Amino acid sequence: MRLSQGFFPTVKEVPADAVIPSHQLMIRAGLMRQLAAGIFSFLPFGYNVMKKVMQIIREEMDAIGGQEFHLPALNPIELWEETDRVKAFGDIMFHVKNRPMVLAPTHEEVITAIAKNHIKSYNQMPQIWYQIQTKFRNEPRPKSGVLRGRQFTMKDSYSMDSSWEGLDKSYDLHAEAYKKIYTRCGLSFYIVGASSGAMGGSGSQEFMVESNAGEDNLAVCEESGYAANVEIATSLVPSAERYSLSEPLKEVHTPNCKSIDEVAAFLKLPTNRCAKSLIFMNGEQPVLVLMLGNNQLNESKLQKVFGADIRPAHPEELIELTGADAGSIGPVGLNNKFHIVADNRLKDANGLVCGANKNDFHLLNLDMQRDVKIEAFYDFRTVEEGETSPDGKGKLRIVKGIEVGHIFKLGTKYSDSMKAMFLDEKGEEHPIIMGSYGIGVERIIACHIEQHHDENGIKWQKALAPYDVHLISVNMNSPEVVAKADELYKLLPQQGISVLYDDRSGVTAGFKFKDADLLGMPLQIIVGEKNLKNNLIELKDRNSGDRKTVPVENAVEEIVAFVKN
RNA sequence: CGGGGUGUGGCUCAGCCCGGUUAGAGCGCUUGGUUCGGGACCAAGAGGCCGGAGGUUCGAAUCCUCUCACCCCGACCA
Repeated sequence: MRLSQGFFPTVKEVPADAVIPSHQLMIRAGLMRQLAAGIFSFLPFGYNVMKKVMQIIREEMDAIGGQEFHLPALNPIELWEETDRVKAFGDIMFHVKNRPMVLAPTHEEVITAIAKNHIKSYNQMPQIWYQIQTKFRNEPRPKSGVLRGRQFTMKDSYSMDSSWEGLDKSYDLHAEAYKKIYTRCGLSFYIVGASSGAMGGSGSQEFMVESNAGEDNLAVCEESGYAANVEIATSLVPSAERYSLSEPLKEVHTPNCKSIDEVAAFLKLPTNRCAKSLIFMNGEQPVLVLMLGNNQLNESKLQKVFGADIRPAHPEELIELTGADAGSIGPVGLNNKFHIVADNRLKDANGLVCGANKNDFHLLNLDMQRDVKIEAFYDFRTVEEGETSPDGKGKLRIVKGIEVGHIFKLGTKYSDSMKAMFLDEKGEEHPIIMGSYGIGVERIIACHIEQHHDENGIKWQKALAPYDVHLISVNMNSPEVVAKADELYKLLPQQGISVLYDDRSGVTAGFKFKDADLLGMPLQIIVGEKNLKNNLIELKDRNSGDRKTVPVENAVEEIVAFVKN
C-alpha cells in the first residue's frame, strides 16, 4: 500500500481522552477512532491487525477440531428467559425497544439451542463450536480505550461432551490452543486460577497479561510459577499462636479505639493478637466473620461459602444486632443469633482481643476453643505482597493484569435449563456436558501494544504487524531514489512480503521517519540519496533500533531473510 | 449509581475567577515559492452561531439554573 494513496490518519498530539499507552497509540497510529463511549470504528490499519489476530485464533481453533459458526447478535428475549439470564445480566444486556429482542452479550443460549435440536446421541460428541463476532454489553463505565467497551469482538467457543472426562479433555485442548494463540500474538501472559463467578461450573482459568492498565489483581510467584487471581489466591502464613495458659476473659475500657491498629496500640499488643469481627447479612441471617488482625477479608472467598447475595450489614443493623458499633463488636455471646465463622489463621488460638459488644470496650484473652462456638474455619484472607507462595517455593508478587481469555468448565448449567439432552450407550438420557472459552480480540491488540511500544510509537511483532516492512523513499525529488524504491515496492511482494510504502512527496524525511516509528512495522527500509550514491540501502529494525546498510543488490535477500527469520 | 474533571476551528490548548472592541495561539488544511536524513521555512488564505436550552444584564465564551456528552476514581464486571 502506498501511503500517498491510503488512509493513514496519524496524529502527533496525544489525544486528550486517552490515558493508557495502547489507547493513545491506537488513536495516534490510526488504528481506530472513537464513535461514542466504549464504541470504536476500526480503520483499515487497525482492522488489518484485527484480521491477523483472528486468523491466528482460527488456525489454532481449527487445529483442535473447532468448527466456526456465524451466529446472530439479535436474539429473541425468550431464549434468555429460558436460562434466567435476562435477570442475571440485568442492565448489562442491551434491549431492543421495538421488538422483544436483546443484543447478545455472549452466546451460550444460541449454541445450546442448536445443540438441543441436533445433538441427540453420545455418538455425535465431542464437538467444539466457535465464533468470532461482535458482542454487546452495556458496561456501566467503559474505559481504557478498547479494554472495556460496549461493543467488542470476541472469539468464544463451546465444547459439548458426553462425559466429564470428555469435558476435561476439551478443556485441556483449549488451554493448549490458548497458550499457542497468545504466544504467537507475541504476548507474555500468566495462566491463573480464577473464580468462576456467576457462570457456575467446576473449574476456570484466566489468561492474564501483566499491565498497570489491568483491572484484576494477580498473585504471582516467579520462582515456582504459581499464579492466581487474588480472588482465590492463597499463601503460606502461620496461624495465630496458642499459648499454653488460657487466662479468663477480661473486659477493658478502650476509649475511641475503632480500628485494629488503634486497639493494638492502646493495649500495647501486636495486631495479630486481635480478632476482627465483621458482620454480614445473608438474607435475613446475620453472619459474623472473624479475621486475624488487619487481614483483609476476601469477598470472593466469602461468596463462595455463602453465595453471591451476602452483603455487609448496615450500621443500624450492627447496633441492633450486637449492641455496639463497628469497632467494638465481638463474637462472645452472639452464638444464638449469628452464624459465626472464622479465618483459618484463628483456629485454636487464644489470648486474643475482640470487641465486647459494648462501645469502647474490648475483651482480653479470647479463646477460640473456650469462649465461642465457631461453625467452621475457612480461608477468607486476601493474600499480600511478599507472602510465601502456597507451594512454599518463593515469594508472591501482586501485579495488575488484563484478562485476555477465560476458559470455563460449564458442566450442565445451560443444557439442564434448556433441556439439551442426549442418549448414552445404555439409552439413558443426560444433559450435554459443556465448556465455554472466550478470547477478547481487541484486548489482544491493546495488550500487544502495551507490551511492545516506546515513546515514539508501536513496535509490532512480526505476527501481528499490519505490513511486513515499511519502505521509505526519503526524497521524492530524486529520480534515482524513487526508481529504486519503486522497484523494491514491486519486487518484495513477489517474495511474499507485504509493503507499506511511504512515497509521499512534499513531506520531509523527518516526518516520514517519525510516522514510520509511530506506525511501528518491524523493519524499515530506507532509500535515501547519500546511501544510494554508494549503492547502499539502509535497514532499521524497529524493535531493537539497530540499523545497517546493505548493498543494493543484496537488499531483497536481506529483507526476505529478516521477515522470514 | 456515588465522587471529581473537561466541553472554545480537524487536533492540542489559552481566554472564564474579575462580563465590555472584530474570540486567540501552535499544529493540521488550501495556494505559491524555497527546502528535502528525524514531525522544515516564507508569504497569502479557508475554517468557530465558544456542547445544548433557558435565565440575569444595556451587553455573556465569561455569571446563574437545567440538560447532554466525554474522561478519571469508586461501585459493578458473564
